[in-house]
Amino acid sequence: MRPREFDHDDVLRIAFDQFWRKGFRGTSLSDIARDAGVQRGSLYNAFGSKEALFLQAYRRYAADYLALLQKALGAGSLRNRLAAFFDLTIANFCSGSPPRGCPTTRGLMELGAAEGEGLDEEARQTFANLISHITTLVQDALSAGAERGEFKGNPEAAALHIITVTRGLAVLERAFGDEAQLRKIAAHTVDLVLDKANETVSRKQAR
Amino acid sequence: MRPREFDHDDVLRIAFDQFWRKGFRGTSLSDIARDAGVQRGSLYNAFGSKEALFLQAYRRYAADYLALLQKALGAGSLRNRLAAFFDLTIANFCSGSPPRGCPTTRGLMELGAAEGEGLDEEARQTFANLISHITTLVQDALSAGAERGEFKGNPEAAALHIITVTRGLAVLERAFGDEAQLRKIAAHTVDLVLDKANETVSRKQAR
DNA sequence: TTTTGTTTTTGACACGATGTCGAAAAATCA
DNA sequence: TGATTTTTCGACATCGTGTCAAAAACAAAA
Repeated sequence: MRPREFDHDDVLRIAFDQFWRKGFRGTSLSDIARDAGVQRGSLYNAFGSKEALFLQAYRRYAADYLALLQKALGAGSLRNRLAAFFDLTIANFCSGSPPRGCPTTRGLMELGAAEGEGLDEEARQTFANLISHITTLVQDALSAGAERGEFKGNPEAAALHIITVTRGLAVLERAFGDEAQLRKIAAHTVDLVLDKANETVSRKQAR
Repeated sequence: MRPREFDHDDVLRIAFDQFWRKGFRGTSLSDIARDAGVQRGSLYNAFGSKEALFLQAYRRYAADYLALLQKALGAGSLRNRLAAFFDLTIANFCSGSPPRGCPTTRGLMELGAAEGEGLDEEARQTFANLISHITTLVQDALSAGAERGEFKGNPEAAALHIITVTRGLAVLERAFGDEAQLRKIAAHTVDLVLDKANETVSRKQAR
């Protein structure tokens, strides 16, 4: 057995950084190999394919990100939990310079319609999986809030709505790159879901 | 002057059909050339570059789509207008087999972080432009509805919210491919915005 | 210590895509 | 009919992915 000359986790980190900034198709294995100081062939030997490397790197990210969200959604009033959730989400999209956007959303849009082109069905499930997990976290927070009387709607529908908004924010980030606008939309969403939209609007219209 | 042997508009239609189904990066000029019965070089001669061809084709789509939305948002009660708007949006995302998704959202996610890779700044503005136009249409409908007492919130904030949801629907379509779920989210959004969420929830919980 | 064996590394190859360029072909105008 | 202009065609350079076989490096057995 000849030992590997590079660190598996280092390469995953370096690879995901590139994938995040430039997307799956926009990142070449040559780029990653150069950055990691490894030969291209070694990457194929260690990971099998560009897609397999991406999935390993992405799953790492997904697990870490999910843990952060869980923490944000686990303390304080429901309103504060949702605010923290959106804060983290937007900070994630706008991190880096230039902002890197949302890897999940980008990945979903890079799915290939045909065979061989772009990411495939396994990737789709991996992305969908993270979204489902996040939805569950949000729904749990809403259910807990409902029991404490902080929320009187349908947790399932509201959670889906909130997730949809976060996905929309990921898209608007690419379109306008205006973090302040994203925060406004998020705040408005929290208001809507917690049924305080009207008071908020009145305050805004009063000034 | 020798006249062109192919129809400019035909090629645009054929090209956009491929771009829509397979994305910008997933579509090769060879594909388009084969489908259109034209040589690859002729496409470069007529359009300049793959990106220029995409932009021409996309702008056609955007103009047509915007006209449809305008029509949907221009008749009936505010609730019906918004419902028609979401119907059209979702039908657009789910059209084709397999569903083609949202070309705007996909395009935004295919923007290149670096130079030369993927779509560039001009494309970003083109996408952002369509989104802005649609936002204006929705906002106008909400303002009109507000005057007629069908809506009592802030039209600007509500329009932005609705647009964000449509972008989110485009992403969820890719993740889950469940048109019925998209319709549910859309209906819930209309309820939220028109401030009927609670009654609706009560009805749902009653059954 | 030497040998054997296994895995990694390395470089070359095949293939396909983009984009450019020059030569050939074709159609219109004079 | 002939000249000119534009299109078309095919070849080329470059870059990306993915595969393969040979070389290299280490571990363990003899």
